[in-house]
Amino acid sequence: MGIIEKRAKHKEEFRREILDSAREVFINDGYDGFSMRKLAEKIDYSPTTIYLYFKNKDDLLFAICEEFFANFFAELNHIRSVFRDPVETLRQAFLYLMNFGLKNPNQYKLIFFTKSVYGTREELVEQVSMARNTYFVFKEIVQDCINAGKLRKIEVDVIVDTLSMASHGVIAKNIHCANFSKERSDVAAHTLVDILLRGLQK
Amino acid sequence: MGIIEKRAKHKEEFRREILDSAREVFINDGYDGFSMRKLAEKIDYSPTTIYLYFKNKDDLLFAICEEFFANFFAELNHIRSVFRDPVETLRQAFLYLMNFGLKNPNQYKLIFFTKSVYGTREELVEQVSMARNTYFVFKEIVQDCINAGKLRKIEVDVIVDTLSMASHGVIAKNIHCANFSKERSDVAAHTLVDILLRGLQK
DNA sequence: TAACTATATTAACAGTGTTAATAATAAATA
DNA sequence: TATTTATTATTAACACTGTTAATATAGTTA
Repeated sequence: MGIIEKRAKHKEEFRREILDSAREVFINDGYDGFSMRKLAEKIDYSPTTIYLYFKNKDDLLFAICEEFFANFFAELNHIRSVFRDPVETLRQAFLYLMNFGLKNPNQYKLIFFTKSVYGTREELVEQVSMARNTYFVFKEIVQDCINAGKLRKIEVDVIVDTLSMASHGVIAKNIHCANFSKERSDVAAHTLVDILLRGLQK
Repeated sequence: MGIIEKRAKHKEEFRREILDSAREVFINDGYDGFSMRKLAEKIDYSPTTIYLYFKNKDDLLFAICEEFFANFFAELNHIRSVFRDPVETLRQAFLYLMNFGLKNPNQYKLIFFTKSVYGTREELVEQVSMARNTYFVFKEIVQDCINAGKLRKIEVDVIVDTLSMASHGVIAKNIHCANFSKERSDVAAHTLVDILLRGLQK
C-alpha cells in the first residue's frame, strides 16, 4: 500500500485500527514485549506515525484500559438490575471480574499489574474516567449488602479493598504458576470466593 | 581501581558482591529497570565481566530468589517449633509471608510476579531448590490443621493455593494502588486474613 | 622463558522508546 | 488556477537494552 492509498483513511477510523492492533500485541506479548516498531509493522506504517494518534506507549495502554472499564461498568450495572439479593449481586459482580481474569489473564495483568495508569486513589477519584465510574458502582454493590444487614461490621472501603485483593491474587497466582491447570485454577478461585463470602457474612 | 587490584579478589567473594549489588538494583529499579550495564557501573566493572560469574540476567534473579526462599524456609520451621496450635501456626506462617510482602513489595514482586523462575509446578517439585522445600513445609503446616480436624473439608492443595492467592493479592493491590497508604494497606490485609481463617474453619 | 589458564576488556549486533527534521499530499485561499 | 497552509507520513538519529565474539592482560605452571 503506497502513501496515496494510506491518506484516504479517516482519522477516527484509523485510530481505532491502531488501538485494536495494539491490544492484540499487548495481550500476546505483554507490556514489555509490546514495541512501537512491532505495532507499526503490524499495521504497515512507520513507527512514528503512531505518535500522531497516540501520545506514547502508555497512552495506548490507557485507551485499552478505559475500554475494559467501560465494559466492566456496563456489566456491573446489568448484574445489579438482574439480581435482587444484595449478597448474590456482590458474588456475581466479583465472579465476573475474577472469571474475566481467569479467561484473559494477560489482559488482566496488563490492566491491573503492569502500571498504575490511573495514578493514586485520589487522582482516580478526581479525574473522570471509566475506571472511576466502575470503582464507585462496585462500592455501591458492597454498600447495599451492608445496608441490608448481611455482613459483619467492616468498613465498606476495607471490604472493597479485600475483595479486589482477592481477585488480583487469583490472577497473579494463575499467571505465576506456569503450569497451573485451568481446572485447578478454577477450583482454587471458586473455593476462595466461598471462603471469602462465608467469612464476610454474619 | 585498576585492573591489577581487581585481579586480587577471590571468586566466591566477588560473586557475593555482585549478587548483593544486583539485589539492590533489582529492588530499587524492578526487573525491567535493572540492567547489566547499570549493575556493572555500580560494581565498577565492565558489563561483560558479570557474565563470568552469572549466566545472564535471569540467573542473577534466580540466585536472589533462592536466597529469599532459604530465609523463608528457616522462618517457617522456626514458627512451627514455637507455636503449638496448628491454626495459630498457619496464621503466623501466612502473616510472615504477607508482612514480608508489605514491607518489601518490590522484592515480593520481583520474586513472585516478575517471571516464573522455577518453571511449572512439576518442575518445581522435581528439581531440588529452596523454593521446593518451602512449598513442602508450608503444605505440611496446612496438613497439620486438617489432621487436627480444625478446617472445613477442603483438599489440602486447594487451601495452599487459596492462601498463596490471597497473599499475592495483598501485595499486588499494594503495588498497584500507587497511593495506598501503609495503614490502609495493613488494615485491608489483616482483615483479609481474618476473613480467610474464619471462612476456612469449621 | 614459553605455554597455558583465568579474568577482564572493547566492539559489535539487533533490539528498544522517542524526538527532530523533512518530504509529500490534501485542503484552503488569493 | 496558482499559491499558501495544514495534515500526514517518512527517514535519521539519540541514548538506551541483553548478549556474544574477539581480544588483551595478568598470574601460574612446565
